[in-house]
Amino acid sequence: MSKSNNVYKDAYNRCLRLLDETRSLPSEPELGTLLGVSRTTVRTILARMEETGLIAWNKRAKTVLREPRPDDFFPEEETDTLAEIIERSFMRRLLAGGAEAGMQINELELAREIGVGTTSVREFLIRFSRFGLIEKRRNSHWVLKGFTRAFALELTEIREMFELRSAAAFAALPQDSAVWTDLDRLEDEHRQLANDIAARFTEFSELDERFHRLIHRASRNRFIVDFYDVIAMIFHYHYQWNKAQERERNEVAIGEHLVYIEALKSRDLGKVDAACRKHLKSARQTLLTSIPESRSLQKH
Amino acid sequence: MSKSNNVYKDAYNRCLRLLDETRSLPSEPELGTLLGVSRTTVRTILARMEETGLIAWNKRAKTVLREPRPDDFFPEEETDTLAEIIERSFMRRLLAGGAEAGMQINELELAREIGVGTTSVREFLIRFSRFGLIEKRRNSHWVLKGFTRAFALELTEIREMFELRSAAAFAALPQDSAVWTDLDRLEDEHRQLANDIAARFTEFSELDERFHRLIHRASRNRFIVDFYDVIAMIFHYHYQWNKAQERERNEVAIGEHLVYIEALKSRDLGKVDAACRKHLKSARQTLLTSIPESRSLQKH
DNA sequence: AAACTGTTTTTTCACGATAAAAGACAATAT
DNA sequence: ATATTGTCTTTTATCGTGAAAAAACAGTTT
Repeated sequence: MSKSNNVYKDAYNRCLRLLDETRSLPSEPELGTLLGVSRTTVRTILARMEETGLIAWNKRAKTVLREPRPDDFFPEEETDTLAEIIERSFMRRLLAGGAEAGMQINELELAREIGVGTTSVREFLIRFSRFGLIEKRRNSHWVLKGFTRAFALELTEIREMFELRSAAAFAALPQDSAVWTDLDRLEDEHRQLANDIAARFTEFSELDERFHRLIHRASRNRFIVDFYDVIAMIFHYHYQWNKAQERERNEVAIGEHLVYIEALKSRDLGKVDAACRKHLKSARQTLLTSIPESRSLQKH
Repeated sequence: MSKSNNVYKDAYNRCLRLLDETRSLPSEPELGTLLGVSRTTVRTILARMEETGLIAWNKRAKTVLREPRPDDFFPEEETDTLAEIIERSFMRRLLAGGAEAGMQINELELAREIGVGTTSVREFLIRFSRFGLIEKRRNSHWVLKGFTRAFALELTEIREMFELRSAAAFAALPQDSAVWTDLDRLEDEHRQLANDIAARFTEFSELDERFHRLIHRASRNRFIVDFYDVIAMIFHYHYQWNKAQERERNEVAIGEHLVYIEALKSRDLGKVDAACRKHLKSARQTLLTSIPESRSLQKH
């Protein structure tokens, strides 16, 4: 089967949404940068759009003929990367229970179960290993270390170390730095979300990530910035499996963020430190309570 | 060509060294654990040893017939892992100069140049990416970030954060912990090396790694422990390309280590902090001076 | 019965091959 | 002259395949 054309399909779908807004599409290179794909893919998209009567395409002229219908779109599941598919399957297994620490991970079995080649699974596991949840035995299988209480504590220990430092660096940034307007915009988004929390509380997770990434970036240290990938991954799945009191938790977190933002804007290092500590402490608490006791009793 | 049998060859060579010591070899499973390979590989080794007249093998009886000769050994270069081969080639290119930051890395070209398949190169690059020296463009090439001054500073910033914390944790370990005897042994090795520094100064690098890993392990945090892989990798190659004043540098470092060890043994947190800071500062200095100016001027 | 050896099955590792996607080059239009 | 399109080449992503190595199973020996 070789390689799926999900890049094309995803870009096609995104390009369809562009059709609503304009009467004609820009040049091929421009579309390429807009969609984040190569011109080769752009041309494949245009070819299909012409075929399905969405546009008339003649060299530079790309006139929109009609609005896209729902059935013009490729199904969502066909736009996913193989890596995403594997990650989802893997995490489902991991969190579905029955994934005890010390358990072996079998590449071949995983590959068969997901219906992909072993190479992709291997590459996924190598990439995934930096999250500290699995470990490779030389010339042999992978071992699951388990999503234990110990893991959560080790993760949050580093997170707190890194974020305190980043927050201090953030507060020390010159007034004309672009981050301050980014921060203002984020503050706005927080307030809007807070005002409509009942309906939109599920949107917090995404905002949370953007906020913390902005702060971490102030460290200007690639290891700190990259480490946020680990946190983001864990919290991403955490949000999926722990829905208890989600609304309340997010409401509290938004409040803490707003205090944190005020502290940053005050540039008072003492205040920043306190606000950061307080928020991270409750974030850690949320994560810890979501780990089932059975998991936390396993050896590590 | 499929898969090379370097595991067998390496284990065979190590098994040859065992022959010097005994009149007969232990059971197959025992040999397996001793050499760190499966029984399948052990049997392949035994079969060959019988063939070349090194041993007489009949079921449980594995009698040594003669001492191994130099030509019984497989050549060193045939015992390397593919991953090691690729890493060496890659690092040679990286450090040979002409490896400017921003440069593209071509999987196919690398694979052809080294004479291996693309899969192995891809997997190597994925594993290597956690060192922060390269970055992947989605659906496209890898980009070299360059061994710049910025890299060294970011690396040492984290190292110092982690090691200070680990050292404090180390000093707080109970008296009956096994680490104290490990530390005593390391102290001994340091003193012996110091006494014969003129002849053995090149052995410091390996001792250095063992010492720092012992300390980092006291953090009981997998992210801290794993991060030492990054440091070890950088220092490993650093020692290879920067031979200037190697003896003097190592002599100084041994002295600093001994002070550091004394501080740990005193369990005085103030002393530990000071000794750790001092040593890390000079380690950073050594690393920084080894980075050519041209490299440090590149954008990051 | 416990540990060992002999044999068979399964898994990992690495390759070449192929479609998707990116990128380069040449021709053309503004 | 510069940006855009048309065409061709190269690289990346993924699979199936086969040998090396591990692991499981079944007899043997002490």
